[in-house]
Amino acid sequence: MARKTKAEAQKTLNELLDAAAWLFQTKGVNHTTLNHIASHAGVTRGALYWHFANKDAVIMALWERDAAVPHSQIIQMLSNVSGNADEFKQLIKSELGAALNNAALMQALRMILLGVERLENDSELQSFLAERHQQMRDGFKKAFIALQAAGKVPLNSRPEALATSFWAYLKGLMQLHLEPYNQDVDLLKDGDELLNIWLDAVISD
Amino acid sequence: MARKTKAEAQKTLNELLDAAAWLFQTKGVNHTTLNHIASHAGVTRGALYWHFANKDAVIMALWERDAAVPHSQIIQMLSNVSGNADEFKQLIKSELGAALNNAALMQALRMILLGVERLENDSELQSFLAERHQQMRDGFKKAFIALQAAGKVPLNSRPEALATSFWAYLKGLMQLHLEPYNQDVDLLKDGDELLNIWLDAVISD
DNA sequence: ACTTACATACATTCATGTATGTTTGTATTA
DNA sequence: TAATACAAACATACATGAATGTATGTAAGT
Repeated sequence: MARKTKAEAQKTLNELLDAAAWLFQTKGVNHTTLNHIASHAGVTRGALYWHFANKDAVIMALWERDAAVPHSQIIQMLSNVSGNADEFKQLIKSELGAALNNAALMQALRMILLGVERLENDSELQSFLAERHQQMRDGFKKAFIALQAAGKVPLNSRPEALATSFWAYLKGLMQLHLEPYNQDVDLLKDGDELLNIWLDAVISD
Repeated sequence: MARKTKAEAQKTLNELLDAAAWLFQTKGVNHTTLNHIASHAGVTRGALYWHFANKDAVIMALWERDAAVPHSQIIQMLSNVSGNADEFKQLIKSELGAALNNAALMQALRMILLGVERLENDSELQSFLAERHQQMRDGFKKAFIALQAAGKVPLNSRPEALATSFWAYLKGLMQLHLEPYNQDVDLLKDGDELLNIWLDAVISD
């Protein structure tokens, strides 16, 4: 094939990522082959291997393109949480709403939350994902420390436990929302109500 | 190979299931091949194909052997929940503790909760798992209806939402517990504390 | 001219499914 | 009760189809 201009090359790279996101979403990550991705993007595996080393690299590139910025923003906002309970609740709900309406971000989250079944125990992707998970839990921990300091959490649980609890809750909700079965769990419709169950119960006004 | 007696055949069937459970746990479901399972059980794929039609059949057989009874028992107990809040909380905590100490059951749950990444949209396993999920959420729904009728749930949420909420919470906790990263989430140590966060916050005494 | 941005081709490995062979338990029958 | 037929419980072999990685070709951009 003839060489393309830099802008065109960047375009096929994005089309490869788009195709990967689409296929990961519809067929699942480990049922999607590099050939699927390439041909769905209108190129061959040669193009894919030019831009990425392997499937893990595609996954990480997808995260960087679609999820890294929102992720950092959430971490940032969590570390700035004051003792204002309503402010925190609103933050969580608006961030979830924003995520649900960001198709690219949702695809990246889907990958992380239920896409990658199990990784070789020493893979780079493994530690890549673990790091992002840890950042999230640390962000929530900071937020709950602030809320507890302001006396907004009646339960006398450790902030680590609260962070684990809420993170588990969020992940569980996202999974139920994303899973192929139970079409009756829809965070777009019931997200606020479901978040309120945890937030209103644990955090006092 | 020479034919074995019926008891011996049953033994190799169980050894195949044991091997499958072990490998699913350590290597993940879709990274374990039928050859892995067979050779880890000391037989060949011929034996496996004699006892099971394919990998999905192995998974379902594992569920039937190790998880079906506990699962039904939990469903049964949930449908008998009275309006006694403490009784319900104790039930949940003791059932989780029992599950955590039942290695075979945990392996089966691991399969269901985070083992099977994505299934062909029309597979028998797909609907098999969906059915069990639904049964669980229905069980919780019944329990929350009883608790709400007894005035033990201050929040005015629909019982369906409460069931979804708690089921999401449980699934999230199990996942954090089972996932390879975050070794700092240990339900054996902190399970009661984490369950209490949701239970004590949502359900009044 | 040299490298980029791919396509094409090739080699290899792996996983599945199926077909077939083999031996022996087990029920049947005389 | 012993001979026999049948089928159970596998092992072995084969055919096939991915999927991956790599090596090489090639035309155009710079």
